Amino acid sequence: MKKIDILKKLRSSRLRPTKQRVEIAKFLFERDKTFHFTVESLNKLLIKKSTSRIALATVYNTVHAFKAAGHLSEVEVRGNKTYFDTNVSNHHHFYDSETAELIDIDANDIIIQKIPKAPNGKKIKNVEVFINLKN
Amino acid sequence: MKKIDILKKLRSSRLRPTKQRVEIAKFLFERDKTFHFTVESLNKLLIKKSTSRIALATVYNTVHAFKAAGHLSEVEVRGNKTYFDTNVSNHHHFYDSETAELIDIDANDIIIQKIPKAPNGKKIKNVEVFINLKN
DNA sequence: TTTCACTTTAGAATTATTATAAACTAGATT
DNA sequence: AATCTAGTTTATAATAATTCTAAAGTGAAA
Ligand SMILES: [Mn+2]
Ligand SMILES: [Mn+2]
Ligand SMILES: [Zn+2]
Ligand SMILES: [Zn+2]
Repeated sequence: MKKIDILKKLRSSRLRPTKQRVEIAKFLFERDKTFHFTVESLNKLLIKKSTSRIALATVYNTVHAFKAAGHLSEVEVRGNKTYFDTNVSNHHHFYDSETAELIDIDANDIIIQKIPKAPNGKKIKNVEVFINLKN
Repeated sequence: MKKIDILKKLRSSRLRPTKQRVEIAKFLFERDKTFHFTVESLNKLLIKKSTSRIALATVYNTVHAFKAAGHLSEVEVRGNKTYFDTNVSNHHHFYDSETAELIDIDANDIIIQKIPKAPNGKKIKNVEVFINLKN
């Protein structure tokens, strides 16, 4: 991914490509593999990586803006912190509680044979499978 | 369920049956259906139900003690609060985000046909399926 | 009964997140 | 290019959930 794509991505979401957003977007999206993170962990990595300091509030703002624009998804993980995911497609996760690490599972790698029907007038929006690992 | 069962349950878990624990245990476990709750929601219900006031810290302490003893499980739900569950068997959930309500799905009502193998030297501890509902 | 480890409690502390409001800036308008 | 302004960043305060602290209370063993 190149800078022009980042700018397109921001502009197409009606997000002004500010210095901070471009830096965070490059950090998040210019990579090949899925990246799972909390705002805290992202903030630490940004401090290490970059010279200019981005306010923590800006990291929160930006991550939420990217999520609202559909560039990030949220993953439920045990614990008090909110996890985000650069993989916004429908997929599942392994979770290694030893390392607190999430690992993607492609949607096609899990096939559910039997599933109960949704209750009274409700429909199924999506199905998330979360596989806890042990040693 | 009767009071004697509650006392047994507490004693067998090496938890002294204090007034507060017995009251909370009766409230949680003397019911037919699964009960899903947060500490905040439980606390509110306890205040309504009972005359004696139990300190919020005690509700936290007690819920954690019950969880450690295996009498409660924790459920991951989107949001910042921790959800607990009186159903400690292996099972799954529907989640209705409109009402913020969890609905149990029996483990036998979901059959997974294909599942990826666990990564490098890890094993699968358990599989949680979370089905989000919409209208 | 006496004793004491366990428990409860009010309040302080901590952690994650959101709100506030003043200073700044991308990009449109002149 | 200079001006303008809505959107953005930032430091800081506020809020919300949870945990910690340490003093007072209590179940139950002896
Ligand atoms: Mn969580
Ligand atoms: Mn949660
Ligand atoms: Zn993922
Ligand atoms: Zn349940």
